[in-house]
Amino acid sequence: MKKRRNTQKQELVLEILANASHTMSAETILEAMPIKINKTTIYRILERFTESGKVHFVTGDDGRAYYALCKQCSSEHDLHNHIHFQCKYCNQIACLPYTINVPELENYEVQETQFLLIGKCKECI
Amino acid sequence: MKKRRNTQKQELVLEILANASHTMSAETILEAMPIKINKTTIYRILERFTESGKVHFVTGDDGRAYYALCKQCSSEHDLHNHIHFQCKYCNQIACLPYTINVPELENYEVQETQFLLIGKCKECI
DNA sequence: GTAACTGCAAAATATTTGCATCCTT
DNA sequence: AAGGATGCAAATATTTTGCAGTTAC
Repeated sequence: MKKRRNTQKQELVLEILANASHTMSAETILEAMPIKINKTTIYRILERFTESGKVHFVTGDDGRAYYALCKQCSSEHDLHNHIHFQCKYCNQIACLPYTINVPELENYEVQETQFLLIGKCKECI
Repeated sequence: MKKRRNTQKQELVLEILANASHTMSAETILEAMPIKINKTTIYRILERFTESGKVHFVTGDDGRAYYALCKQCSSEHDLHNHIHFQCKYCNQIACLPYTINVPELENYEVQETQFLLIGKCKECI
């Protein structure tokens, strides 16, 4: 495993995700950045964090990746098996405190999960 | 609602999906087509079928849309709340005969679901 | 000093849109 | 004949890659 270094930009990404009430796309994180940063860098930071398990992401039905800090995930590298909710109207995706029990499957070895509910959130109802 | 017309190309898309053992991307459907067809047309056919509920799709963690005929879905326009499994190695996505009970949520109105397990399938283990 | 991190430009990929033409009803 | 379906080209949008320059350790 590669030896990671601490940088301000990485810390800022973590901080932004920590304060977020919803999952964030790379674009949104960029906009929330207090300092100048390249979008490619954000993608690479997120890639590293996802790999190490600090962060997880869901793919919205729009095909975009939405990232969240794994606060509610019990441990790093776990299944991230909680539900996400995507509102079709405000397009926000939230992590919900509901965990799905993954069924035992003979023919499949589950490594990650993405549970997404799609509909209308309370702000948009 | 628009009055739909019957065309050979639409029928072929349905037929291909009906015979598929896994979900298919627009690209894969194109490759399976016995006749010449434009990719845009495939996207538009899939869009119409998704809208009418004949077909559903899951978004893989690669951000691509994978389509399937709603054979196992109880009715058109239902939640499509069964599990899908994406193999990271052969990149196939299958519909599994397991349904997830969607929890009652006060603040959200669920219209669709996308349940995706990611890992390794039996062929790749 | 070395390898990790970042920035910039360009490439790759998937999907959408506009518009003209074709074809089902 | 009317309007839905299709094809082609171009536009959008997101994410990835290559490479050079910078910085943490």
